[in-house]
Amino acid sequence: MNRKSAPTLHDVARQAGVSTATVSRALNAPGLVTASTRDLVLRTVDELGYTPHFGGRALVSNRFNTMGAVIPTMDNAIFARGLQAFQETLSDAGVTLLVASSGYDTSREFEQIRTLVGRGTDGLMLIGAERPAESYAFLERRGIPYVLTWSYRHDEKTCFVGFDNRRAAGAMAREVIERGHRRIGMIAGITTGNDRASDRVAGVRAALDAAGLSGRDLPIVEETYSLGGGRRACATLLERRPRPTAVICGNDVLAVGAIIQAKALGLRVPGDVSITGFDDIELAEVAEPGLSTVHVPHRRMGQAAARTLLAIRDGITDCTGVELETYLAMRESLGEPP
Amino acid sequence: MNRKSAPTLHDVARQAGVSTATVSRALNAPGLVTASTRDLVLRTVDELGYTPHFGGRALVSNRFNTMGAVIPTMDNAIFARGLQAFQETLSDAGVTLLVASSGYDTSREFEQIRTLVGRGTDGLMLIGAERPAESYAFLERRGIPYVLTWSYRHDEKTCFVGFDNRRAAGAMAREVIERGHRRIGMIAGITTGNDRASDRVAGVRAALDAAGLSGRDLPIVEETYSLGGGRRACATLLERRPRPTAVICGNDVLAVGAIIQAKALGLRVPGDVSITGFDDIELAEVAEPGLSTVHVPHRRMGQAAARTLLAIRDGITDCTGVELETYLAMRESLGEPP
DNA sequence: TCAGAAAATGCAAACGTTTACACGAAAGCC
DNA sequence: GGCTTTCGTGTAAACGTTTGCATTTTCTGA
Repeated sequence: MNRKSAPTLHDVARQAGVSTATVSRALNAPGLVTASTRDLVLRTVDELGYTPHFGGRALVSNRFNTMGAVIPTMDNAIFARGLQAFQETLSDAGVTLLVASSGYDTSREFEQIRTLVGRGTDGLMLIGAERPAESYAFLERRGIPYVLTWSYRHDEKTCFVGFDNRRAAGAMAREVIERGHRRIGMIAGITTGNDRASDRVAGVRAALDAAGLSGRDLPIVEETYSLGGGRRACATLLERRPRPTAVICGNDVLAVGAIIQAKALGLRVPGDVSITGFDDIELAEVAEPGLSTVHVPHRRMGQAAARTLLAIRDGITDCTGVELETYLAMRESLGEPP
Repeated sequence: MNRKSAPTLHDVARQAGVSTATVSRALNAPGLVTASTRDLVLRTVDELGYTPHFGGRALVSNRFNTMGAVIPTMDNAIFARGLQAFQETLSDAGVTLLVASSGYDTSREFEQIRTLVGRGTDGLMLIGAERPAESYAFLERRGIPYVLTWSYRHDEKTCFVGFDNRRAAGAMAREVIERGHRRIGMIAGITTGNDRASDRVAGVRAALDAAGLSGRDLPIVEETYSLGGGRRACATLLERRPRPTAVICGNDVLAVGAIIQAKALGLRVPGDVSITGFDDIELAEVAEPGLSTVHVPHRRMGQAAARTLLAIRDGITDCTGVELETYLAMRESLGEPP
């Protein structure tokens, strides 16, 4: 299966009996050539199975038509869904997607950013805002446009396309408190290097403080985003005496794990303990009881990120941050305290 | 945020007072230049913040260090998980990943294949085997190595890294029959252009035939892979009189949708109706009752695909197909007929 | 010290595109 | 029918890199 040498613009031109310029124009600016020539060229292109050589094109136009994304992992419905929307929007604009994953490790993320930039991306989508200054410095020096997603902050310099994790988590916490809960626990994702996770913790703490409960004393267990993590964390929290009547989770997967564990311990949800999530993925709908959670518009976020990046590339805008709305998706897992 | 014009090899050469050839060699083959020149060059490179222009490099060396993947959608835990593993393995080898999605449309897939190839991929991962001859012809003509995943067939010419959908689905059907079910229905994915879906149907039919039941008469409803699709299809099947005692689904999402619908109709699972899935994703574990399903090693498949592609690129092997094992993951949703 | 070999460096030609400019033909104008 | 536009096409020069070959420098050993 040795690589055959691909047909070039020259081959097409020779075969069609025109110049390379005409072929190039027939493909890129069809309006500039007569219909008959264009047809001839396009037919020849098809016949030869010609595809433009990316290197040559990139070399002269200094446009790569490529956007990059570095995400913690695709192995998570949330990012996968956002990435899918990102890719679709890009694809509609004729731009292809380079993907790398960091595994929630910011120094690994830096490495991946360098690789992608070296590979010639016209822009980058990154997750969250927390990363070494080194990463930002590199991007600035190279003048690579980037958008930060899954987070939002008011900031003139940085381009956020996301939502306010703090506020969203706070809204859920307020709802929990309003239902009468006073003994509340939290299961968070690993907050190191993850501002989404820590913002959600901060939001819950602030809501507790505002209600006259002590945010500082909120019992928190951090775990990796997995069903098993949720189960373990939930077991730990439910051992406390007096037992919490509500457990706020930083993520739906953790929350569903928590529900499973609570039921395994013979507790009713929400009868004995209420549990809430964050993200609103399919799992939330399927879980029993249905998970009350914070709905995040993942697909819209991916689309908006792509559009923003394309607009910056085309010089249309400098950096319009986009703040997306979240809302509480109430199902059955949140009730009154026993 | 306008793109700063990046320093070139020329800039470095001029600044360091050497030729471009020397700079290139100092970077790519350090052994060929004296230590002192090398140091000088490297210092200058650092000083100027030079990074090689990918286009120029790709143009002359005709190596892109890039692999592509065209998958139906990332918005599906199955493909996302496999893709993640694929990417990780690639990344360890210093290769980056280009991603495009086809939305289960083979002609759109062809378009994406062309784009990715034009963008310079050294190899391609594709899903399943069913696509227009045109797509294969294009890949052959261009001599691009590719592996087909999520499917397996004995074939000298084509490189499969996957599993036998027919056999796997047949095994589940046999198990269902063995439990005593005689009135069986099936919910399949859309089989058009999707050999995984149609192979699974064929596997179930064959198992029925082998058991002396008529595979031809198996009631089948095709639906898109979604909870809603599963619900709709299940509603249709359960309207039949006499009612099926078991519903075999082509996918876990469909199966969980079916469970939801069955319960909504007031039926017990598996008391009144048994339901089985395919894939073994998180959802299967969380559903209530736990879903009996076919376990597919998605991550191992992604890794194997990457390794195979890298080996072919390096000329180590021509095409070693890899057949992966599936097994039945039995939980509670499959029982005896009422 | 010097010839010859070996090592280091430079020169310049690709690689496949796009695009400014030039050129000729057809079309529009009076 | 001569004039200017307009339109379609071709010519050739970039773009930034690698690399075969030529050239220069350094090293080796008698």
